[in-house]
Parts: sequence; C-alpha cells; structure tokens
Amino acid sequence: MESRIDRIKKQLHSASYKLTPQREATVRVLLEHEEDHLSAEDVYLLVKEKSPEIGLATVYRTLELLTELKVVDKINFGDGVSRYDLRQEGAAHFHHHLVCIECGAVDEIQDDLLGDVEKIVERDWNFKIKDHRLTFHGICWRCHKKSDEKTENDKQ
Amino acid sequence: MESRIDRIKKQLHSASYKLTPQREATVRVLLEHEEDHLSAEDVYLLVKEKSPEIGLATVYRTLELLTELKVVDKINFGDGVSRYDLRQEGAAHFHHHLVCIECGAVDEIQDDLLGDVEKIVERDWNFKIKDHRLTFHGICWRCHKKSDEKTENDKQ
DNA sequence: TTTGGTGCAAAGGCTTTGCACAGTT
DNA sequence: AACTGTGCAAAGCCTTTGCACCAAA
Repeated sequence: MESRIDRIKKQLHSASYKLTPQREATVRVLLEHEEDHLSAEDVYLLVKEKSPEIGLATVYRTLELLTELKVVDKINFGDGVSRYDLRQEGAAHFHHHLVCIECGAVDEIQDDLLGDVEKIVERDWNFKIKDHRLTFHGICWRCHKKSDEKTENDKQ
Repeated sequence: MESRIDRIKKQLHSASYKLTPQREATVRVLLEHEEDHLSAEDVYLLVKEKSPEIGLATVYRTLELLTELKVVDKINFGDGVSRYDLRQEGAAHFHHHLVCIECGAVDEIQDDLLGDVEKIVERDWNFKIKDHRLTFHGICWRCHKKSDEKTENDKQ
C-alpha cells in the first residue's frame, strides 16, 4: 500500500525535485502534527530533535516548496508568523479555522460551509474562485466551559 | 451635521486619546482612500504629501491605535505586509475580499454572506464568534473580460 | 509641570539570499 | 563534471521601541 509520504515523494519527483533526507524529515514532522498549525520555527525545532544537523533555511525552503506544490497551505492568523497546514488529501476546498481570542487555540473545520456562498460570489461578482480563507475569531468551547464552571463556583 | 472625522475624534476622546494633527492627517488619508487597501508605508507616503514632517513610526502608532478602537481593520493577504481598511460605520460585520491572482486587484464585498454559516458554527462548534475574515482568491471580472476579448480577437 | 505624543534612529523578529561545500547522477 | 540541495551567516524587510524633545492641559 502506498503511504502518504510516497505520494508526496511522487509529487516532488513529477516537479523534478528530490525527497532528500531533510525534506523527508520535514514532511514527517508535518504529518505527525497534522492537527497543529506550526510556524517555520516550530517545524525547525521538531525536525531538529531527530535530525540535529538541519538548518533553519532548509526548513524554510522546504516549506516554500511544499506550498508551491500545494502539499501544505501557508496561513497567517495576523500574529506576524506564517503557519503551515498540511492539505487534506483530495479535499476540494481549504478547511476553515476557529481562532480563540482568549486562549489562542486554533481549531479546524473540515466541513464545506461555503458552497452556497461561493455560488453567489461567482454569479454576482463574476469572480472565478480558486481558493478561499475563512477564519472566525471568538471564544472556543473550552473557554466557554471554563467561564461556565467559574460561574457555577461563584454561586456556591 | 457631524462629519465622519468628528465621530472618530469622539471615539478617540472617549478612550482618552487626542486627535493630533498627525492623527488627523492619517485618518484623512484613510478616508480619501477608502476603496484601497493601503499598507503602513502607503499611508505614510500619502500623509507625507500634505504633512511632510510626519514620521513613519507615528503612522504605525496611529494605525495601531485605530485598529484597537476598531476604526480600521488590520488585514493580511499573505504578501508580508499588513493593510488597513476603514470599517464601514455601523457595519455589524467585517466585509469580505476578492483577491485576483492574475492582476492583484482587491475588491470588497459588503454583503453579509456568512449569516447562515455563522449560525451553524456557533451551534455545532459551540464557538462564540466575535469577528471573521473571509477572502476568496481567484480571477476577477476584469481579467475574465480581458481573456474573453483576447479569445474574440483570436477568432478573427 | 506633568502628561501624552512625535521624530529619529536603533533594535527586533521573521524570512530570504549568497556562497562555499556536499551528495547524486 | 554538472547540478541540485544544504548549512551557515549575512542581509532584507516590515514593524516596534528607546529616548530626547515638543505641545497641550
């Protein structure tokens, strides 16, 4: 059976790039942290744990390459650093994010919420959509829960 | 009749800030370029035309202040610079953007397209939405038109 | 005179780039 | 040998900050 990393390897090859040990180590870190939204520095530190000789510049170059090949998406939550998010294989659309303004947590929404909205935009604005970014900023369920518990305690 | 700048002045005052000449010059530039999505540098150069003695740091500080007061929104289209966008007065929601990957133009959508989507997110993810960012990347109507015209010409 | 605001230059943080070297083909 | 990729350090770019000075209350 073909693994995820094999498929990424093929993608690289078909664009005339090699899956070098450094690139493989970087991709593995991304696969192991699919839920997270790692910055280049984050990725670098994690890769370094297993491949201490890697340089930060190589990580940047690899992430740029993977972005170009659409293996990852480069996203920006407005905090000054770029974050890299592995694309879901075969996903027709880019997933959405919920950023908690209280605790900073970032949750992902895989559902396609924008189907109808995109139809409207394409029709009414004559705009051919290729990609989208949707991020909600607010209070996550964990912080809700925390403040509910606090209210409970205050009562007693 | 109360002007837009008067209302912004009041907003500043109620947060114990003054509308200094530099701040006023900056706000005026933003008002005169409401359609655009200016970077701090852009704003600085435009302000400098009328108030040559202003410093870049002051522009940054003013833009930060206006962002804090929610007079402007700081947005980021992933090109490495922050852009500043005057909020529509009384707008319940932040408008959306169409970024053309061909010509780089940025159009705004003022319509509230996310009402239904937000209800779903709040209910299904128990997430209290405070703000959102929605950007579509694709081909704008102008570039569509251009390529249509080209096709027409090719036929002849 | 106290406080908030400004301009300038320096520092900061993230990212990119130049260059010599290593690894493959 | 030719080429791609790498590590390191330096440079780049946007943004923030320290500090002396200015202006208003």
